[in-house]
Amino acid sequence: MQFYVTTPIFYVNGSPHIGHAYTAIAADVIARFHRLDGRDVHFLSGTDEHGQKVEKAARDVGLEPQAFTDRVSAEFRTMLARLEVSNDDFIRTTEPRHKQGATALWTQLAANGDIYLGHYEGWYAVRDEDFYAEADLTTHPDGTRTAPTGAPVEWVREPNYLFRLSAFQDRLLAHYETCPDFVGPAGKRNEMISFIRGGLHDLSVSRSSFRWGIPVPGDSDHVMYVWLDALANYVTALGYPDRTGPLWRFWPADLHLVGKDIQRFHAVYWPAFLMAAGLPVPRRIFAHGWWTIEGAKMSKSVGNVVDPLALVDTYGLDPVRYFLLREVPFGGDGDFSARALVGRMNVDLANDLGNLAQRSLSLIAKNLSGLLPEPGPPSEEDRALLGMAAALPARLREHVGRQALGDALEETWRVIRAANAYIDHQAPWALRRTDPARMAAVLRVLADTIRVVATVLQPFMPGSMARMLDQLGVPEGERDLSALDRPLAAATALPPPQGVFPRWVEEAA
RNA sequence: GGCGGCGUAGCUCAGCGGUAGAGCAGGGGAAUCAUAAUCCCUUGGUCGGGUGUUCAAGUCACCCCGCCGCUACCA
Repeated sequence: MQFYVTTPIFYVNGSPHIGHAYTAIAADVIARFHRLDGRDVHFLSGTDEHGQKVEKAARDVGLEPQAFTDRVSAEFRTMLARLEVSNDDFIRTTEPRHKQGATALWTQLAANGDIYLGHYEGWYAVRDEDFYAEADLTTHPDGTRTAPTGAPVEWVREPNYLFRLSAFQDRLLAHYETCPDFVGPAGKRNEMISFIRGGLHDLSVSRSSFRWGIPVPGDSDHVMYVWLDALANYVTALGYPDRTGPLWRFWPADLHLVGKDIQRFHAVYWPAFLMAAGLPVPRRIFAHGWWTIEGAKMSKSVGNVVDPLALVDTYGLDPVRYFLLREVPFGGDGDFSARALVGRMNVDLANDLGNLAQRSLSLIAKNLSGLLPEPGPPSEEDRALLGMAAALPARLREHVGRQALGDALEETWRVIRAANAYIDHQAPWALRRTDPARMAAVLRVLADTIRVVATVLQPFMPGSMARMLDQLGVPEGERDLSALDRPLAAATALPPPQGVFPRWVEEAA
């Protein structure tokens, strides 16, 4: 069964920051989890490279737009690689395949009568690539006006192609009604519904004031409005308009993961475009929140933008991946602080999980010559712990299915804490003298429990969990969820245990 | 202005009609296999304020206060 998940395509007017990393890592965890669960996954990321802002940004640094976007797009690909994001494809909106697909989409909408020539005028902010109502503007003493975002605006009147968005109001509402899970989290869904109920105006989908975009078919004075261009990536990457290609089976997408700032484009405009084109709409659009940095809003002018690669260099990739998904319920806003990250690293990763594996494995190494013991006759406590572990894959499937990634981790840590309680109560180090057979049985229960935990955590921390599974002697091909039904072979020789998550100790000042 | 959300232990939050919960932080104890990690016990809240419904209200209704989101806009 197939599963198609996307990140937004990243806008190339600036370098990647922690917010981009967050979306990408979350999508990666979801993609990896579904692969682990045996599904046929397609995971798409990419860059959004057209528009006036990019044109300007390129000019500012003395580059042609294409050369400029080549450079910034590469930065994003580097980021994904360094974060071990497992996207299957990376689409750039400047690629021929995308331009052809987007052009075909336009042609289809126009042929259906959903695009018409009109004109648009209003206060336009180049920086935001958006129009604003007079009342939203702030007028300054010198007579200039700025948008609520702070961007300067200018009065623009230009002939424009418009998309007949107003005609889709009822169909959109009906869709929201029929598919309660279309938008998440639930609060965002309500916002979208009330926005649609408030009345939809036809949407300007072309610009003639700049050139850096995909030409409108049949009218090269215009380029496509950046959102029609950008949103199309989700289908052009699957080969649209060719619906017989090998990738088309992935449409409709199962999940578009987006930041809350671009929710509306995905939850209103995009489905309307698709309905107009006669294509099925995505199954779910989920908006995650934003990060503040040490309590402050992240901004270039404040200079507190966090570079994800610098973080990874300092703390290591998996602690960063873990922290971002564990610290805050997915969908809400969160605060990033070095202190909180170190707390998670030391308490959750080093103390709870890392030390559990280390103490269990070194008991096997020292007392059983490093050979994985046979399962013994299970006691009531054995059954309780193994039962918790066995239930984990199904629980995580449920959480990940709702994008509740923090809950998935919390659920897993319940088992880890139970395993730490178990090892203390069983005290295998004492059984070594009094009842070696029972000691072996206890260590086997621990090995099996850690195996489940490490298996289900692979999507979150692929590198660390691979090492943990190596130490448990789990063969490479036996690491997906279905493999958990097959017991590990007894007497497997385990490599000498090595700490997977070192404690972070602050350097003395 | 309209719609919606939130306000529960020092911190982050769960609970959404039936004797106040988790994690972290704090205190005490146990253990010593382990990355001085772990385990057990424990301090701590008049559940923003008020009124009402109910045998019973963080839990429902209404009002107020304070935050936040979406959205609209006036002489």
